[in-house]
Order: sequence, then C-alpha cells, then structure tokens
Amino acid sequence: MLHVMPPPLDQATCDRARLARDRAFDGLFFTGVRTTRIYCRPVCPVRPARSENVVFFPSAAAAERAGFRPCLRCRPETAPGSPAWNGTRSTVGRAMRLIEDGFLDRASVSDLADKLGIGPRHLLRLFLRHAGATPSEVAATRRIQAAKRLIDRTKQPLSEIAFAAGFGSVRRFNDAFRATYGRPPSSFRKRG
Amino acid sequence: MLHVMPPPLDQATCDRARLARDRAFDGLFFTGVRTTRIYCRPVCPVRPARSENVVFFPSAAAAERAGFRPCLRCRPETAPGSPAWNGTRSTVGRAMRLIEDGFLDRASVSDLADKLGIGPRHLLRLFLRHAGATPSEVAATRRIQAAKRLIDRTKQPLSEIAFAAGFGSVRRFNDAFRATYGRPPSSFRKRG
DNA sequence: CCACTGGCCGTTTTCGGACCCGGTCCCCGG
DNA sequence: CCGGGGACCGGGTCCGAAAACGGCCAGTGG
Repeated sequence: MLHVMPPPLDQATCDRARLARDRAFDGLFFTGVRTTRIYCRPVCPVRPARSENVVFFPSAAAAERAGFRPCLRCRPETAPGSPAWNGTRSTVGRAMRLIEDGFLDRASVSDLADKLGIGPRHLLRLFLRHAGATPSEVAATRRIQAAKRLIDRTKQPLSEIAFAAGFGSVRRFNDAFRATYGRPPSSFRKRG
Repeated sequence: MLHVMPPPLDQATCDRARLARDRAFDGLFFTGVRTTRIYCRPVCPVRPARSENVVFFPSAAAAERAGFRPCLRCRPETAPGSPAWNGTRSTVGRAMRLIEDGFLDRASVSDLADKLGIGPRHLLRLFLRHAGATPSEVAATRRIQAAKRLIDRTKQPLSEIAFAAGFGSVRRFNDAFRATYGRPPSSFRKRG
C-alpha cells in the first residue's frame, strides 16, 4: 500500500528521514508499522521498524483512517502540522510565564517545580532540553531586560529600579549589568 | 556525634557494609547523612554518601529522634527487621496466586498484567528478578503438576485430564509431558 | 477399534533488547 | 544555603525473533 506524498516527499526520502530521526521532517509525514498497526512521527525515539514493514502517510488522520493507532511515545495524533510538543512543552511554557511574572524573584526553583507538580530535577532537565537554559538563567535574563527598559524609559533612581526589576539587592543588580554589558547601570543613564 | 552499636557493629563495620550495600546488614543499622538530614538502610540504591558525612543508628526510631527523615528510595521506616520490599514483591505474590488459580489458562500474560495494574514488560521483569522464571513458565509448571496428580489419583481419560489441568489442547498436553518426563502421559498409567 | 501419539503448519503470544521519562538521592561550587 | 549535574532505579513504550499455540491427521498398539 503506497501513498503519494506532497511535492518532494517520496518513499526513499521518508525512509531516510525516519531512520535518522530528522527533526526537520517532524509533522511532514507519519510512519505506519504494519506488524503492530501503530503509527509514529519521524522523530519517534523507539528503535525504527525495518523498512519493509513501514508505510507512509501525509497526515495523522490518514494513518488513523487506515486502521493504525497512534504511538504512545511520540504522540503523533497531537502533531497535526507543526511539532506541538504539548505534553512537556506546556509545562515549560507555564514555567516560562511564571518566571516572566517574577516568580523566581520571590521563590526558589523548588517552589516553581512544586507549583508545576514535578520535581526540581526534572524541571531542570526540561529547561535544558526545551529552552536551552536553566530556570535561574532565564530569570536572570528577564531581570536584566526589565531593568534595562526601566533605565531607558523612566527616570526612577537606579536603586529603585533594581528592586522593581526583581533583583534582591543593588549589589546583584550592579553585578548583573557588569556581567552582561561590561559597564555599570549608571553608564546607560549618562549617555541617554 | 557517635553512637554505640549493639555488640559487634562498630563504626568501621557499618561503613564497609553500607559501601558494599551488603544485604546481610539490612535492618541491623541505619545510616544518617548529615548534609541532607536523611537516613537510609544499608542496601539503599543511591550513590553512597562519603564517609565523613555519615553517622550510624541502631534503629530507625533513633534516626528519627535525631532529626533525620527517612529516604524515599529505600524506605527505612518500613523495615524493622526484614527487607519488606513489599512494593514490588507483593505484586509478584499476587500474580503467583492468580496463576496458581489457573488465571493464565484462560487469559494472556497481558491480561494478567492489566489485572495487576502494570505493563506486561514490567511484569516479565519482576518475575525474572524475583521468581527466576517467566509467568508462562510458572503456569506451565503448575499445569504439568496438576495433570500428574490427576493421572495418579483418578481414572479419567487422558484427553479429559488435559483440559481439566488447564491445557488448551491435547497436543500441548502431550508435548509438555515429553518435555518434562521424556515419555508420554499414558506411560504413567500403565505402571500405576 | 479407538484412545493415544506426534509431525506439520499458519497464527498468536511471549521474550528480551533498546530507549526514554521522571523521581530520589548525593556532591560540588558559587 | 541553593542550584546544577551525575548516578541509579522503577516503570513505560516500542520492535523483531523465537517460542508456544491449537487444529489437522496419519500412525499405532493394547
């Protein structure tokens, strides 16, 4: 049972992409395994099925209609066109929003993990994998950016801005600016 | 903070036992880690704490009183004298009883796993680790023994005994006897 | 002659390897 | 003290290969 693919997605291309778990093809096609009647995304982490047992579909719906059920590892049914890693991604997304709202300025990473219903170790792993940075790094970046905006757009004293941006002390506020811009906060006021 | 141990359990012995995760010492003493205020059994699977950070207690209660909380991996508070790996071990026990009642004569290993609330793969792992045999092997042994008893103690025709003992076909009944005793079922009748 | 045996064969189940997820410790460095 | 990161483990999800299954049926021997 062969299926015609959208423009340049022939059988051989799909097979190469799936064996390489190529993320670039995620969402562009789906792989059905005849022996198990299960279909997967190209990035599925399980050992790839042998080529003679697979068949390709242009969409998850097509695979469902052909009698395949979605794989429980890669969750192909929740990936219509784009990745949409909703499971774990929404956890990172929720964490991001909380950090953006200043959560980590008043609470610890462990508290954040508690609020999300997972362990701190796992929260760290999720951030490294999906955001490329640790939670505290994200929080630090946010504080710097918030402070920079206040310096540029308001006339508040720097010591007030430090606390308004979420820093716990003026000392850390100054340190952070030196680390990021190489010069103290006041230098941005002078040349404004 | 040093503690006096029962007769021959000096500090050095405890330290050696804990580093070796020696099962023989399980229940005889408990290890408290100063840096985390957590106490463990000697067999705890976690990476052992360094010796300068540990202190030993003769009982879990002593550790509690000293302000330590029980480790969540080895569950020291539920291990007065014996292992009490109750979590996983009782699952195997329940499975064994079900098999003994003929569950696997009418249902598959997957059904058994469902009934126990775990995956079939994991059930297999538990059996190999704690029973030294697979679920279907246990079921096969039970069938053979049940059949042998019926042959010895009744006059039922062999074909009836096959089904009464839990075999699904006479064919397999014969195979099982050949594999176990090297000769067909009827040979046990003749020399009765 | 008839219950029992065992070869054959397509189908279904079980096994065991590989991988991943999330939790729980520990140590170290800032 | 807190956050990062290493190590281990329980448990879950796949896959391919191998074993078990069960129906069919030709022998066979008491």
